[in-house]
Amino acid sequence: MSPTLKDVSRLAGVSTATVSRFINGSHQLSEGTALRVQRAIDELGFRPNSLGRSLKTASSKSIGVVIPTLSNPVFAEAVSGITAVASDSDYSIMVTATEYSQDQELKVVNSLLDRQVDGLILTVTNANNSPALDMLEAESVPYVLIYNQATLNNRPVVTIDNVVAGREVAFRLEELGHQHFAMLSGNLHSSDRAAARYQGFVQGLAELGFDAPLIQEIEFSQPNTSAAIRELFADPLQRPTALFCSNDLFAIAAIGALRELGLKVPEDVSVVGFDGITVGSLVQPKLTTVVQPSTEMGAVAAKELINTICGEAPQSPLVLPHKVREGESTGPAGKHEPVALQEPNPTKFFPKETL
Amino acid sequence: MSPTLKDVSRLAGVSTATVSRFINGSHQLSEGTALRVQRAIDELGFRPNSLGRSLKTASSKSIGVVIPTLSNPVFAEAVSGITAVASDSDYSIMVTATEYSQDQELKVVNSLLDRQVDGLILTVTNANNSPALDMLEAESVPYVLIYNQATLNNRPVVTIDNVVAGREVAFRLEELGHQHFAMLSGNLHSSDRAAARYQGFVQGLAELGFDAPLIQEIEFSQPNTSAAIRELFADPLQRPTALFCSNDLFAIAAIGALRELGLKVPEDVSVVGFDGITVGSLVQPKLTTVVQPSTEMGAVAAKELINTICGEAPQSPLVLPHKVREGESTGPAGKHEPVALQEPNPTKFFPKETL
DNA sequence: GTGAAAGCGCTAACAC
DNA sequence: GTGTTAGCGCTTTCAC
Repeated sequence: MSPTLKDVSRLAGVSTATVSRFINGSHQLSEGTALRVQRAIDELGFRPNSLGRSLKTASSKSIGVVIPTLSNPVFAEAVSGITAVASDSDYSIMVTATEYSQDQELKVVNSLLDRQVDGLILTVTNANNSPALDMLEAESVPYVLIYNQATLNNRPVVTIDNVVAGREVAFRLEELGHQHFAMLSGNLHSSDRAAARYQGFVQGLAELGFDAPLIQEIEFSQPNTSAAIRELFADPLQRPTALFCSNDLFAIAAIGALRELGLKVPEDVSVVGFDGITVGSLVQPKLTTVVQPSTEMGAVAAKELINTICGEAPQSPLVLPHKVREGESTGPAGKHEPVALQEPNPTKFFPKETL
Repeated sequence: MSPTLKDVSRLAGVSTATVSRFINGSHQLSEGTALRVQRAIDELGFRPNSLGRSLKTASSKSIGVVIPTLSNPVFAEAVSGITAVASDSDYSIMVTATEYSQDQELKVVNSLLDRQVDGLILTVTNANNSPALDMLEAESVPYVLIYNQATLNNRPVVTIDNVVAGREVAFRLEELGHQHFAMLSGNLHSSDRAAARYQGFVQGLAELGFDAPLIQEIEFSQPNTSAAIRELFADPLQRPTALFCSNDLFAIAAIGALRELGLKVPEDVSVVGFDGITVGSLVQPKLTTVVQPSTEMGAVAAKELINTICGEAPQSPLVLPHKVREGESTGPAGKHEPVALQEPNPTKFFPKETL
């Protein structure tokens, strides 16, 4: 077995307390003692076992991270931000993905709690109605939400204002000359963010005198973007010229699906995404999108959480600023008329195998 | 404080040993006892503290994951695969990113070891020359590499054959009619995978009777893709028609950079990526790429590692099959002549601020 | 089938 | 400045 603190103390000819003090730098040691301890540590290749320490101090110096998925870079980015801050303060991170399942949320939070994490950073399905969060409150475990649109319960959260952002998208699209709007969104029940973005979009359009947009919801876990796009653009009499997608991944997929339908972006349809993931500015056409400060969000949340763990009062809720990044997926301003599809036969868009 | 096993035992009127047995299902308990224990647990809302258990059993049931970055979806995918398998076996995951720095590797491995992970899954800069891996060997900590091209030392690894894949790319491009090749790669010293892909590419081209391709290396941490592309396509007399990129992210960025130069993909230049990340098939043009089975790689590595932890002999090295996915970034076969740039004045491509 | 007791590796009073 | 000691929450012999 690997050497223990006791082994070191024996070799150095001091007590275990002294070795512990040396490791933690908690007390001043005489020069000679320090030297002998250091030598013993080096000789044995001693590595303090943090389990013992954690058991004693009742602090694992680790934080749990719960996100919907690692497959969406937006969450990976936040994790990067968390990691950066956490490791500066000597915290480790345990990451788990729920794949947008609420059952999973409860399960992984339980597992994390069993492992004695000192706190949690999470994005849940719905911050206003979450058994997992209720449990955390009940056990008074410190936590901070990110991305979530937490309107009730005064939950600690670091996020942007999704409603305002959605509204801005509406205004921007109208400004560009659009009059026919649609939304492609992840399942509204699976994401309070998506729901808030939709709400803001509807609200903005209403303020501008427009009806609620067409909307198609797709499953986060296995999104059938093509089918949803075909639905949205099926009716030749009510064909949108502006499409707002609830995240960038959907937007990128949507652009591809539109092209398959013979619709050009941005000439025939303007597409706006949400999140501001890096690839969005790499693809052609460059995606117009609402940029969330994901890394910062993660970093701020981590700071908040660590402060809370250390007994300081949390500052949340914290609303960070978002930005609209203009890409090429929304063209220049101008009059936008619904265009005819190249192949006007609707059956074309509903091949048998997808009906 | 949260209730302990002792609290439960007191309330149930049994010994701590009995409660422990109940929790672990290690012994048969009389029906009455079991019931009383269960009731006590429920009443107190008892949650076993895994720290105590780990200390006693010398097994933390957690595994450390070390990857270059979470910003490249290819690694995020592998983590998903790891997570899936690990959580099935009740293991937790501690993820850390090194951002392609070897110093970081040693640091995070140390930190993970302090935290008593039972084993590690990692992608290191260079599997053949890695202080971090040497340390793991020295302390006989179980580990499995993923993605790495481990040729020496018989390291346990689950990966694909990057050399063969690179060679295949050469053959495929030649088949499509290309005669002028270039490679855009992450720093070869920062990635044994990239180095192996380049090696295979060179080898394949050699077999076909071609010289080694032009190559530009870019930094993983802050890649200046545009500058690299400008370099590669600067010489009008030796302009490549086929570009192999060491990963998909670079390939996607390269396509954008080429377009900025006035070069069309695939009409003027065929681009091949590597990794098979999901967005690659979403972007326009669809990326032709070498698909790695990332999720599977992670899953297999996790299985391997857990087996090793449990004392079984590891099966590695394991070479998984890769696939070439044909996209639109390589056009149809045909004769490919180096094309003139739309703006033939070379100074155009070297604006002052980047010189 | 159940209990008593030792101890995993560490820290933190408390003594001196 | 250093040692002694109790104990964090759990598992596991060894008894009975």
